[in-house]
Amino acid sequence: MNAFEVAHAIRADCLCFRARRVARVITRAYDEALRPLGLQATQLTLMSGIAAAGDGGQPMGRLADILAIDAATLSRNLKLIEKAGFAEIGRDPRDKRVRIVRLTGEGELMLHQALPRWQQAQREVVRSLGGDSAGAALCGQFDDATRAVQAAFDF
Amino acid sequence: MNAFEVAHAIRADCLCFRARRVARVITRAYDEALRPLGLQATQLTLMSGIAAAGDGGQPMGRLADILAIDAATLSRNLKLIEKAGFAEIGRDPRDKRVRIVRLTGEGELMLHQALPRWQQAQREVVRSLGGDSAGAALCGQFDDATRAVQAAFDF
DNA sequence: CCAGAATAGTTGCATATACAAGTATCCGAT
DNA sequence: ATCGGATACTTGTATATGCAACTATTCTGG
Repeated sequence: MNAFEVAHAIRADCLCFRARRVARVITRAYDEALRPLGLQATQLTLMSGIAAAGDGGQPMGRLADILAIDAATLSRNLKLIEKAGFAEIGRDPRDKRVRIVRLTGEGELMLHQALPRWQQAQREVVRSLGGDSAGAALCGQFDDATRAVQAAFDF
Repeated sequence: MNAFEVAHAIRADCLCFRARRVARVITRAYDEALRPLGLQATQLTLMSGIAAAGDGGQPMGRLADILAIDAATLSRNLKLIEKAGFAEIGRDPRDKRVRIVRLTGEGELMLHQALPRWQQAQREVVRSLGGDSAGAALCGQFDDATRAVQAAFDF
């Protein structure tokens, strides 16, 4: 088996390559829609994750679990959101190790402003996939794959 | 609609969030298997893309198209592979703008050494997804989605 | 032929990502 | 009560990613 054949064996089936590639392409679509706001798709995801916790605020660890993201990465990404004025990072008085993240008023405003842009990107991507049912199906497949791989690898 | 509701509206359906998350999780599985070689999954993807061109070498632009990756990103990622001694970046004598990338002997050796590690990760991921047919299906869905979004957004 | 447009890469800058190692805090067994 | 391990996050370091602006080269219309 020469290098050419090895390369084709890998490229033909590699899920990692494809998962990353589709993430790049999809991300570009959302980033483009959000660009006028100076917000990246990743940051909107992060802010949604924070706001989804409601008034109690979101503990960092829980956010890391939901996003399946490394705590170190999250720590840094959060700092950017904080520096932009969209979130504040406090402490849990019950457990001083835990950081509780909340959106600021400015952050909530930005979230509202981002909604129609996000909807636009989402709509266009879903349409390109063939419509709502195809979009929902892909959504579910992403979720299923995430869960399956997480379970198998103890992530 | 308050921030909490906006956040849930976005999180409930966002394909960008899910595409990135599944890419993170899957990438970890492959990175872990490749770690003993000091190679990352992204780098193996890159090297496979180079070797897949055969003896003629791969023009950078074509590699960027295949990987759906920004030319600037590719330029830098390639330099790391080159610095590691796994590839050389030459010029196309027919068009001096074009860079032609080839694996070195060392690069081909590394590709061979990586194959069983990649197979192991691929096998475990596919198994976690429910077997070969589920793996192939997900592969196809990643490809279809990549093509669809690329076509819709002129990437 | 030649000037301007198009193409291929590179560089500057910024964010996203992760592992390893470090710090602070908490919890549990003795 | 305390000491040792577990937990939650941060910091150091390195790669991955992309946009904007730049350089070098090629192509194209006149």
